[in-house]
Amino acid sequence: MASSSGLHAARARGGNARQLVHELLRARIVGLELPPGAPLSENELAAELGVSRTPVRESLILLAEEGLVDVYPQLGTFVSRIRERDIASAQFVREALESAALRDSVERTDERDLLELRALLAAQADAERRADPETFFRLDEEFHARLMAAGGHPEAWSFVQHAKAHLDRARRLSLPLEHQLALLIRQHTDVVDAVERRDAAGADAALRGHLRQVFADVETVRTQHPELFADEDAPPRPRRGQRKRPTAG
Amino acid sequence: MASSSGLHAARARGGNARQLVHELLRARIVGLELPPGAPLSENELAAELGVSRTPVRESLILLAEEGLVDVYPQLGTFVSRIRERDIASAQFVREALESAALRDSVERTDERDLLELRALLAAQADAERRADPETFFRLDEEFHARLMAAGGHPEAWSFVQHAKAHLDRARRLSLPLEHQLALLIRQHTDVVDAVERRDAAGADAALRGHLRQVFADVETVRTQHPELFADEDAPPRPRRGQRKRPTAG
DNA sequence: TGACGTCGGCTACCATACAAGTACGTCAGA
DNA sequence: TCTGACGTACTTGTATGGTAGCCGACGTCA
Repeated sequence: MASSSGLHAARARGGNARQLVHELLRARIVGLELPPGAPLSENELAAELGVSRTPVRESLILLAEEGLVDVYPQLGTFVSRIRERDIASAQFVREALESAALRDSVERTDERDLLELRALLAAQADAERRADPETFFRLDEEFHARLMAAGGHPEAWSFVQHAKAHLDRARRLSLPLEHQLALLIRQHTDVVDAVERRDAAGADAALRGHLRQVFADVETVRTQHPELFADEDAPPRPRRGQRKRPTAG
Repeated sequence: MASSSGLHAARARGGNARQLVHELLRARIVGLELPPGAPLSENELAAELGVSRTPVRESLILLAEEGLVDVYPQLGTFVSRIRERDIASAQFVREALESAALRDSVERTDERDLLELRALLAAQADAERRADPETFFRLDEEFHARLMAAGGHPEAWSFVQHAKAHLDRARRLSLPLEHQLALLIRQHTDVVDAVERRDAAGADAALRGHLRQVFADVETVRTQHPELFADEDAPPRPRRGQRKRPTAG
């Protein structure tokens, strides 16, 4: 009910039901609140969110396009398991785009951009002191987006975001590791420092090192949580998970 | 009726109505059969294609996500005009991804990849001799996709394709220029030659030159067909075009 | 005991009905 | 002639009904 009224309120304020449901489900999936393999029923979601099946269905179609859910007609919709290829592809796309944008950042960045980036770094350090990975996650996203904007390519961020969703799902589990946040902030700082020095090669090296660090974290998570990943290449049968039937009998 | 029964037949063979409508509309938009600014009525399309509003609507949502149509609630859906920013963003994304993939191609490409690429070049030359820009367009797409696959990044092609749609809409008008096809083929050949020589810098330069040539063509089209482009940044009112009312009265 | 056929319940897909809102033609009035 | 209000016809957004198909459990038969 809380979700329902909350959505209703948001709907009165802002956008349409589809966008809200889409953002909500996306956040739940990327935040692993809806883990890979979880079944998503149009009916259940519609009932839970207090809307009809239509906006839910349209949201699921968009999520399917992003690769975050798999739709099996007449069978069900499931949060997609993390696939080796998706991860590799996402990493490639992200590195290519952010690196290319950074090249332009080194030339174009002005004082104002640097101030904003520094402010984000300070906020990240604050989140690290408070041991607040959720806030850090948000600030991390904002940092990378801001960096691309500084290079004059704010629109391209949506492509990175698209790819990043797959990485983030896995990465989120590795973030709480206490040493991680400080390390990532250090790497962020290195990038900004190099940009400020107008050191293109240094900035590129720092960024790629950072992104590959993230990539490595994913591999760590993989060994710790193999159930989130797809074992084989193409599991034709999603092996419908146990529906809600809590050992009743 | 032809469209309707054709879709019905395809539907019996293959995918669902949504995918078919999506692909059809996308092809019409990128091929300028549906020019920028054209109104798209869910009802009209549904009637024409012999399906209900639902799959049409879902297709339009996907096209809106790609930036190919603009949806104004309670007002109408229109083929998006070509925007300066979309073009620039698309060019940036494409260049970054294809260039990064090419870097890997130079290291990974084997004899088989080269043979396929050479075969595509030959087919392109054939299309040029027959003055068949449509076929060339398809082969061009296949060439670039194959090039990325040779670098080990076939999945990333979908990102390029996403961005490319905006460029293609404008570019299509420039292709029939008689000298163009030969020039593009020459540039393609230069890229493959450099890859075969394992000349990373040369390949990168050739590819970027090629992609920027394409970008320049867009500017040429812009001066010749300004009506396809969005004059201002954000036209809040789409100025609904005259509905079908052929001077009747 | 094990294999096979049937049936119930679930799914997504599609079609249709209703609601909310905008643009534009028409018409009354100054 | 010009201006402004109103009604109609259109739009997308949302809700709901109906259909085909798949899964899994149950009952039947060998």
